[in-house]
Amino acid sequence: MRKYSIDHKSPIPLHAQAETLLRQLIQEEDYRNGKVLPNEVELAKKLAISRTTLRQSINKLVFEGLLVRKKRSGTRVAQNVVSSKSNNWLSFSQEMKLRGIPIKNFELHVTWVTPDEELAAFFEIKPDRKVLKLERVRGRPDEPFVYFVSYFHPRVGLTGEEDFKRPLYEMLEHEHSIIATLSKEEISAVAANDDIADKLRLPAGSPLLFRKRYVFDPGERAIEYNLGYYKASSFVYTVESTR
Amino acid sequence: MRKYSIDHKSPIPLHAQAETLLRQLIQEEDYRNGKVLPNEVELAKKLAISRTTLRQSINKLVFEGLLVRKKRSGTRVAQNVVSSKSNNWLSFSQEMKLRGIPIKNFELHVTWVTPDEELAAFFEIKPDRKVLKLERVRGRPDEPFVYFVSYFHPRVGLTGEEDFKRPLYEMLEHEHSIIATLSKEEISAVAANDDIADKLRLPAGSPLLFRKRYVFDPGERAIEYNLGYYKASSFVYTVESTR
DNA sequence: CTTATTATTATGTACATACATTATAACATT
DNA sequence: AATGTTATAATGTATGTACATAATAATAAG
Repeated sequence: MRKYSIDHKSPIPLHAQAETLLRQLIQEEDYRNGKVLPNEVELAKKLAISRTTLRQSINKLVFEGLLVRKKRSGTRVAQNVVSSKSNNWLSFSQEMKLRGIPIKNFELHVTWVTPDEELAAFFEIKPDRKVLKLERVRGRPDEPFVYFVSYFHPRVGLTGEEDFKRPLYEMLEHEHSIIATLSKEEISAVAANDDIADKLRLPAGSPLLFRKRYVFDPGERAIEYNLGYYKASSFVYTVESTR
Repeated sequence: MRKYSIDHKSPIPLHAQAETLLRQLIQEEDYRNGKVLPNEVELAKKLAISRTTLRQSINKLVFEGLLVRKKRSGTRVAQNVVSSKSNNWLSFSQEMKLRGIPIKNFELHVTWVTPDEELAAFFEIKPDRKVLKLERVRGRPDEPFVYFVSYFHPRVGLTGEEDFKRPLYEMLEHEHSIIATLSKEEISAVAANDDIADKLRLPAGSPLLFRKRYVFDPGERAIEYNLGYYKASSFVYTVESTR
């Protein structure tokens, strides 16, 4: 039985099926390490679709920078780790999906806490007003690679009973009509303390990329304050700027 | 006489010609204001290329977000052309000045080196062509906090005799007519190795913010490849992004 | 006059096919 | 052992064709 296959009866276009299939395929250890993909003619035959259709899907991934083609030698996975582009505002879930990496939630805690001074000031609320705190350890199925702590403004209207396994911004948009459009971020490096090292399964003292995000709605009103600790080896933040 | 046309004898692929042609076409007032482009079948006929080939070019522009397709109504220029690029284009010197912190150069080495494969590829030069390497350890008067390694494209025309204590981009602009306008950056965290730890007066293994910059001129030609290792405690990278 | 129905017209999907180009490997030559 | 030549195996380019789908326009029905 073949691992990946395409359903010719499905209403989903073949090239779209091939696309998601490729996204999964390139998660495999071998390909990730530079093994060339099956050549187009062969692969098309195996999937029982035409080469043109297959190329349509490959092209898309090439455009996205996930695959690199080379004449004669073949097509392989581009050699870069998960990155975040500041231009196209993607959430963690979206980004992982784009790369065909399944997300695993290793930990998820929801609590109501009293904000510290800084947070109360950012949210412009009284210090005794409780806010929702969401802690998550997420990553690919085999390893956690980020520890998030989020605080939400009471205005958002979260109860704490929501399903936080779903994409967060999707939920905010649909169920709470909250649209996040502006984010101010600060990025620095820190050493993992015992607690975080444990969560991310790292030796204490390992370097982490630390990202603080202040998220706003279109009226520049504060929505979320987010702290992210990324395992350095599997995360790169990319920025493109012009002047 | 037709305004735009395609040369079937040119060595440039038809779809590439069609692409540049489209890019010109959509500069026209009418299209920019929302007029639909000629439909694919017609346009293909006019340009004397197949619809498939034409679609190849259109697809590229659609992917770049320049064109928007709509069934039945046709294809037109996307209306949201305002790009939301981050504006943090500041050089180290400018940034320090802005904060009123005097700069001290702790180390400064200039050498000519043979580029490694990656660098030669980025600069698009032969691997035996030597490039100028500039290493600097800089910081505030009392403590170093960044270790830079820069490589410059030979095209820039640096001799190695210049005064590298001056603001670099100012010098490039005035003395070499090189204007850096685009920079692509990758930010991650690493642990300090012995060498760098020593330069920055830190214990080995301390977390550092590691910033790779690819700097380009207005023609998107590579100018500089820069590696920066920042002492985590004294450097934060900020980004603002909208969607 | 409003609401279905149908036709039209654009893009969307998919295939089979042919030949060009180019990086590499295999081989032959000096 | 270095250099030149040829084969080959992958992607790259390009065409022609067919039918599907969806939004709109035109028309018919109530």
